Amino acid sequence: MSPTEPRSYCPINLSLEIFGDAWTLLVLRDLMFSGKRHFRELLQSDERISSNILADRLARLVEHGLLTRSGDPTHRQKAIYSLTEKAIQLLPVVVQIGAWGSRWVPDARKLDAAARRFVRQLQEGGPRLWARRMDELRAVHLR
Amino acid sequence: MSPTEPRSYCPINLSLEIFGDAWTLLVLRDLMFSGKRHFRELLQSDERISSNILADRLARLVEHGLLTRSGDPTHRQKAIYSLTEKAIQLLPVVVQIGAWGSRWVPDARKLDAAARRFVRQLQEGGPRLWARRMDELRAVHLR
DNA sequence: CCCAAGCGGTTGTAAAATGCAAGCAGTCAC
DNA sequence: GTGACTGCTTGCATTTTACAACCGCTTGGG
Repeated sequence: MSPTEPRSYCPINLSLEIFGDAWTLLVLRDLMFSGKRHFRELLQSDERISSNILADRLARLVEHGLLTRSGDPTHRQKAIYSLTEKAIQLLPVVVQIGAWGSRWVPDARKLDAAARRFVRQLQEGGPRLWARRMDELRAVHLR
Repeated sequence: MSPTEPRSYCPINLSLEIFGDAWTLLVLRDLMFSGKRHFRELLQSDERISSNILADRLARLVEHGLLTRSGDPTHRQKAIYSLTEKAIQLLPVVVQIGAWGSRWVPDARKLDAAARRFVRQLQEGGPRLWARRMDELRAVHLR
């Protein structure tokens, strides 16, 4: 609610105060790569986030200007969450966190084949592919 | 202690289960950029981490293979923490998290001039400079 | 018009993580 | 031997998380 004093003004710390927790980046991941836009869609992640945490994280992300919340014309009480440019700029970070995990965390080998292909493509594509995806997100989420 | 089942096998999630919290990446930041190697040095961060949390994070990082802990020849009970290759490979992620914060979090303007110069150099240097820093870290921390 | 299904959340409560301050045994230089 | 320094540990209050149930409103189908 009230803007609280940051622990320090180090840019790394300032970033982590926004998304340095277990759930926030997973929510952004789903918005970026799974085309999810609604509360109940986001609730269906593999990691089984609980609804109160999701509600809290969405509110924080809106508060920090990474998401906007708007109404769905087709359903009066349906909310649509949209990424802002500020959030879209985090895509390379999210991708590289995934790349690191895929390379260095042994459990990543247990990922199913389809997901693995997806991850590999995203990395072989490199920054140019990320930029393309960012443009796609802009087209869908901004304006 | 006992390896617990991950919430999912998504590489992003696997990464976040290692460093997806408020403190872990700050500890790595200090090891990577401030030349800190000892417990009490790491305790002196701007963010005022408390000693029990620091002890816990160091233990986890060792457990996950991002750090090794060894004795200091000059002082029998002095511990030296060293980055592993697995951790050094996280440097680009750490740098880019800082770059994002520096660009998108308004409070980053309050950073002092010296630190700001450091941040700007690190970004203008780009991947080549990061690679150089990674090599320096390898020289100091490995073998 | 009614009702089941879908919508974005809230609420209550227990368990876990965090933050804070103090303390502790071993080591070292003098 | 003593005073400063080492890497932690302990106890306790506060905060955050996790889990499950529930809620009022909206919508489409019959």
